[in-house]
Amino acid sequence: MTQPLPLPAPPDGTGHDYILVCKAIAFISRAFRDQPKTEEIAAAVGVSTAELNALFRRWAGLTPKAFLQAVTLDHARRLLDGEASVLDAAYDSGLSGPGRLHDLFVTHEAMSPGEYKAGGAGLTIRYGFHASPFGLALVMANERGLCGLAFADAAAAPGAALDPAAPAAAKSFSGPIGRAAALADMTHRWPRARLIEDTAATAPYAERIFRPDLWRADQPLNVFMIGTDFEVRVWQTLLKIPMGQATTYSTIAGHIGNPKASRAVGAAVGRNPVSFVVPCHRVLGKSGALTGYHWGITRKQAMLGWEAGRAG
DNA sequence: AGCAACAAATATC
DNA sequence: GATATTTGTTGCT
Repeated sequence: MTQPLPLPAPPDGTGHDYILVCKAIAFISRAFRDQPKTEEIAAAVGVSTAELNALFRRWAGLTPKAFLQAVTLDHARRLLDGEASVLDAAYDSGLSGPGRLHDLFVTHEAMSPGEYKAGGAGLTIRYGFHASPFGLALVMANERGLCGLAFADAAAAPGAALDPAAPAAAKSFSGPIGRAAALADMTHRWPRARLIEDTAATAPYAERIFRPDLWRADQPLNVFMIGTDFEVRVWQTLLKIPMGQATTYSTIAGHIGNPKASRAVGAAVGRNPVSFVVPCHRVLGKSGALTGYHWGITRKQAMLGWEAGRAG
């Protein structure tokens, strides 16, 4: 019952491939400074270059080379932003993050259906914009905890720079662009809530969310989830996925008792208001493909790479 | 009516 | 043969 969420590790084919891809992603995230050749990546994983290419293409939708570029690009951008403090802190703090802390770190509290229906009436939400490893983040919180996390820039969806022949990556970014749009995207979920810009109040949240070294089970981050019953159940399941690992939509569907509801799970995952903290980026298609992501497929890749690099 | 899915069938190399 | 593309079905908002 309370088993730690069955991850796609089992039968021969898929599980094996999955591990290989994980290894490759971890290797690239770790060694991107050296700009390893595809050959070297393949050697590190233990397969031929042809296999690696096919595998990667099948699982991640792009070639190992393209993934390497994405990781490198992302790193460069963070340094350029002059917001290197978060990144440096993460790298320099030894990345001690024993990978499993994430799920312990986050506790949650759901809204009652009645409160949900009220559209957030009587709720006071404070919000602020903060730099993060994955672009400008919009952080929202109320007295009971963190209640929203979104991204406000399109910078992490550089489909063009990444792979000119893959307009899919750029097109897939359907999310809002810009602060006002991001704020609107989040607030229309709770139309009656009172909003106050209060960067000072949200800064501590931003600080803790993106620094694994601050994740502690004894000082949990409280998350206030606002959604329908079904959505909340899906999000709770997501919180059980350990950092650096991934699951599938259909696995979650089975886990909450409706094996055939995978499509609905996908929709619910996408509606998750606290992206990254509720690890929606750790959900892949059953074939292992990186499917959609509200804030851009590239950002999803960056998150997975970021985590893979410090989970092992 | 519309989805961040899936499986099976079919077309393509 | 192994991969693209299409088609029917699916559960929840």
